[in-house]
Amino acid sequence: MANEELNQVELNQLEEEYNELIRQRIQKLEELKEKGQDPFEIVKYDRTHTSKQIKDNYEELENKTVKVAGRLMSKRIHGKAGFSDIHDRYGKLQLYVKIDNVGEEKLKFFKSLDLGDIIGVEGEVFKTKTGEISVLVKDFTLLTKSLRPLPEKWHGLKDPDLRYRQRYVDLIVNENVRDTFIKRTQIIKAIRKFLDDRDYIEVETPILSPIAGGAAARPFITHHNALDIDMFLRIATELYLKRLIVGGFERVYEIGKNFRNEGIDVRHNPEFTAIELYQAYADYNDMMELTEQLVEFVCKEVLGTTKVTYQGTEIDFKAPWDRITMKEAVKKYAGIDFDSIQSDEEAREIAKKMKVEDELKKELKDCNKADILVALFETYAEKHLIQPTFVLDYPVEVSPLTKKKPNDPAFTERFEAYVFGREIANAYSELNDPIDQKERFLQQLRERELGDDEAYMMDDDFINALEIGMPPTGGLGIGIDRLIMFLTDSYSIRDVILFPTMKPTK
RNA sequence: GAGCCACUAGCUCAGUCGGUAGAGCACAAGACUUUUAAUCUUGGUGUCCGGGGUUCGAUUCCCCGGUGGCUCACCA
Repeated sequence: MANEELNQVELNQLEEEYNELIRQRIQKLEELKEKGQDPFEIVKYDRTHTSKQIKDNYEELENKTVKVAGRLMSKRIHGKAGFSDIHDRYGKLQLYVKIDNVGEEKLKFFKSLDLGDIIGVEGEVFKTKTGEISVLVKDFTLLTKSLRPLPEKWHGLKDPDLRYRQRYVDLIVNENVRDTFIKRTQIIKAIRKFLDDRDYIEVETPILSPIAGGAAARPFITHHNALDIDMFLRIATELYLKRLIVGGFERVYEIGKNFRNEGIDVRHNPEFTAIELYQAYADYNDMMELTEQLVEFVCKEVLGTTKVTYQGTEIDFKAPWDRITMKEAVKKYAGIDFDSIQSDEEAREIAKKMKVEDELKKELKDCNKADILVALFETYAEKHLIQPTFVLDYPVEVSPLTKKKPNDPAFTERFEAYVFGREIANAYSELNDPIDQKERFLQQLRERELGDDEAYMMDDDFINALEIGMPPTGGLGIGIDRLIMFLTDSYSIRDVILFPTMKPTK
């Protein structure tokens, strides 16, 4: 086949695969290659300053020559001159190109650049007559040819599907998205600082594990070929971290992903980031203080204030937070006093009267006082807990890793922290009695046999660790994504996860 | 997993009571040496999400499917 015919075939393929805008850009790239100016052959560019450095040090840099680099985001061409904006990681920087400085050929090249191209620029720092700090271009280099057009400059990229699937585009054109993810990094950094300053050590425990323990959730199952065993992605870090308390580390934490094979919505992503920490010789009261101080510190460090507005509601994270027991909350918001309820039968009558049957996970007849207390709490109380509030003392049945209250063994030393009606933290005085723990696991196994596929799995080695001996210990878990949602006023968890889980497109 | 809604140019969106479609931005050509959503003139954007049905004719109506959003369920 002749070359001309080959080229025609290639052109036809381009026609099919790409629209006109992309073909034009590919054409421009081809012309550059023919002239020996293939931008993709360039391996580096030594810039001297970022946009921020130039703006922060204008007095010093005025009329000095600098080299900057970034993505071309707008062009305003006026014949023999033109203005243009490039963006680097710190923001926008205006360029001024004049034929007097670059010559006719280079000006023509500049005009042919497309929005989205990445360029390196050498020029002098100056202020325009409107006062904008800019760079007067003396020379520039095309470092990367962008082959696809960017979204519209005024409205940005709005389509949620595209924003999540092509986060790189979202980040280029939506400044608030960049800000959110920079804050995310700062929040996690502040958490580490707070804990490191208090002598906690950060550790890494297995994500891939033969037992998915430490929480009630459906796990992802995978397979290890060489060992020929099924393995689970972790649903929590709890049981490994407590082993390290047994090992004598005394204060440990881990920030990492957990994986739960459950639904996706504005508050749930199958993989999400949590922190868990454990402190020997402490109880859940210590964990409460630690939680409110940690969050207060993070707010001040990242936002400079403890007050945030979330979806139009002001929330103040300043410590101390409100404390209320689950029973008190149900009494306050549902009007039911559980201290006066003697039997499961009586509780079931209440459940019917209060219309919480649909909230129950089992048939009403199989429910006990604890199940109904929790259902009433979730139905009537949760939504009122707008300002940060610790809900204390959960029933033992729903807390299989928690110490019972010494004076009230039907309840446990456990709290969850609520903000805006949502749980953001969960903490216990950790159960360290190996015999009790084994019984609780066995109870969970019975629940599993009754069809609860979220019941806890038996972990014999964890029992072994407790038999070696774990000191009295306080433990705390915080949903990092949710905390970030509050501190960045994000409605959906997908807005604080760079690449949220999406169904693949065919 | 269920219900409701959306899907039209690269992007943001109009529109067609059923007769194959428009605007702005972006793009192309021209004018313009301090603009900043630059401006002015001119021009072309397209599997109207996919498949089937009804119809002389479907982007539009109906059914099935895809992806997403919201609400609910599960859950943190």
